[in-house]
Amino acid sequence: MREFLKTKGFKMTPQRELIFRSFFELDRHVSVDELYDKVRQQDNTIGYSTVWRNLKLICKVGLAEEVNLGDGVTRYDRVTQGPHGHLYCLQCKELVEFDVEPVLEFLTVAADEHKFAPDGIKIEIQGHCAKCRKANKKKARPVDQPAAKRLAEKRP
Amino acid sequence: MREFLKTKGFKMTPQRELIFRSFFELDRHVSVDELYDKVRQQDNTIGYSTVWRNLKLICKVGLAEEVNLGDGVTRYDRVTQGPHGHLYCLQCKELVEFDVEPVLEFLTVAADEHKFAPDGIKIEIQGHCAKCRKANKKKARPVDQPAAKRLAEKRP
DNA sequence: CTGGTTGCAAACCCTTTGCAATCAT
DNA sequence: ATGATTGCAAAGGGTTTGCAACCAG
Repeated sequence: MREFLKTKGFKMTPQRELIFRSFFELDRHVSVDELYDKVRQQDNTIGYSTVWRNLKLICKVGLAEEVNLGDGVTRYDRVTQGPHGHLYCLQCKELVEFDVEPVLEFLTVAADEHKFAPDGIKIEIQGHCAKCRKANKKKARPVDQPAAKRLAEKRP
Repeated sequence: MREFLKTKGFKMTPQRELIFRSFFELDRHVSVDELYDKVRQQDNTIGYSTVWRNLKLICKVGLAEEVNLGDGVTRYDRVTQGPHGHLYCLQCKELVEFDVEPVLEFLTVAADEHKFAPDGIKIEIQGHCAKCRKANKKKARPVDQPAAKRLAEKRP
């Protein structure tokens, strides 16, 4: 790792090592805050911006990428073997990956048809995970479905 | 339109009418700022938050939805007939839609396999549109490709 | 040494909200 | 009337940056 960074002109520091280590230990997608909290548990002198900058650095060297779910928080997603989509639970915010290999060609062709040179593809399915749905069933009577209701009504 | 809103308990005002009209005239995806600018040209007394709130309202009644490209700005996308993906040009920020019907079933099955109840699907292809690539070729020598270069180098 | 890195605080910037005045119905 | 809407100004909340002190190479 140290070598890898050196080839790109970056140095290794204790803080950086801790941040990198923490990030790669977690197999979840984390926000700056989350990683900051985790890192703080081991070294409560590290600054927020140090964590932020190192997360950016990890992205810059191609080991992670930003994920934006539209909830106002940027998360950092370790780059794994291949392309993948995200299943995002609107309730517990959990993010799980799934393989999208089978749709890649279709998307590539679609981009091509619009004379678009693709750099990256993002596929997200937002919804509710099994755990949350189970929890909901226990606690409440059948939930009303505002989204579906809205869609059913007529549009101008 | 006035009737449509009335059924939902909302009133029509001159400002609202102008904002709605401007939004639906534009067939692009706009940010609050962009719509604000456009609306201002016709009525320079309208406040920023009025535009913002009405954009939210348009979403609330199901006529548009928020799009988050990760550049820190929320855009508003008119809801059209069916599901569609977005081709997003990283350079000129243009957003064009494309049909994703053919991949819907695959994604539904994928969600199902993870016991996920999908509420919405987002598919984005980021890259460079034909126009920008053309412009780039004229202005510069073959552009270096940091992304490809990065990917080619070894990872730890 | 020398340039990258860190911590802190402050700047940024877009998104939201409180509130009194105003308007639609 | 009466509740929705508007405008302004200010608060929020996450993301970035300036800078002096501090290290790694």
